[in-house]
Amino acid sequence: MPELPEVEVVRRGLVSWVRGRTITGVEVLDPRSVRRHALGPADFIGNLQGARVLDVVRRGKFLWLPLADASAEASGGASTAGGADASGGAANVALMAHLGMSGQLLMQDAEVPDEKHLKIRLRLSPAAGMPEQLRFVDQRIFGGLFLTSLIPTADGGPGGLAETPLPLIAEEASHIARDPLDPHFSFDLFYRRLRARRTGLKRALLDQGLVSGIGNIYADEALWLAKLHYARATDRMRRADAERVLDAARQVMTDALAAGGTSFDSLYVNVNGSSGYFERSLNAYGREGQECRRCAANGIVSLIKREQFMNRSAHTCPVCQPRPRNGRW
DNA sequence: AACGCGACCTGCGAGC
DNA sequence: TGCTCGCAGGTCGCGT
Repeated sequence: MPELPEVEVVRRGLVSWVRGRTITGVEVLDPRSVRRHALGPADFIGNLQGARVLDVVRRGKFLWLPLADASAEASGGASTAGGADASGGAANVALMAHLGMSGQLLMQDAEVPDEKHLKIRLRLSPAAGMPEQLRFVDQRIFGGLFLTSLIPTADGGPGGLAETPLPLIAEEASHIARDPLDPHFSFDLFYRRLRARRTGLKRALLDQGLVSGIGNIYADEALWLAKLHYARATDRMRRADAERVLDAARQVMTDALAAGGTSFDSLYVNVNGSSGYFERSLNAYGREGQECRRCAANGIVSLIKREQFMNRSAHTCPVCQPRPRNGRW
């Protein structure tokens, strides 16, 4: 399932294929994949036709393509609904993508048969040696595409990771905090806001408004690496502990990114949910009943425990991530 | 206001 | 064999 590293792999792959190209055709094969576009599939299609892709930007697990209205540029800046502004092609609208649980963005040649779960097809202006189509494939339909405005960021910094960062952010991603791999991520701000919460540490890590990009897998992995229990009280967290778990999150995501980045040269924008990283490097997630590797290295036998948590699961080592007593440490 | 849970989805594996 | 059920999880919206 795509978390931050997988989405970043997609961003890097996608940018070389789509930047500067114009969207010449749009097919919505399943309207549920554009349900977050409030004005419906017809509006989605109409506003995307003729738009030129300026960049591919990511914050947390949100990915968006700032667009210029190619027809407006050609006709000297005439604005159309939802299109470019009067300055002629400057981006104020973006195509937003969220991969949800199972979404994929694939570059495909026209003759490649439709994928079983193909939901949306974008045709792009011809470019030498590049596939014609950008396809959104999604089995479980938690993800989707929609159009959103670009607005100024709250802190004046760039909206997200991009080739040419803009001080604008997709409106639908503006409630999302910066992610730990963002050069403008502020630990001080994170720590202050963490302490202001009265909740458990894992809940906080999964809250995209506090820090983005961390999902259930990386939360468990980061907590294991930092030797912290998921129920640790956030309002009493010591700075050093908060730093340790943030560093751990950065570490596991950087490792996963390195592992997932090996297939950039593939025609596909790789969003294979289980990048090789998962099979090899997980220490907690999905390892219920197996030995904690860190404890084993110290000659201690301790089995990873899985508990119900937030309608999902939390994996911990009962020895090196002991549960706090009364939330106090 | 902040927190927390259910709904949204489909495929798969376990159990009967 | 074929059915049902539970589980997986990111995000939004609503109830508390």
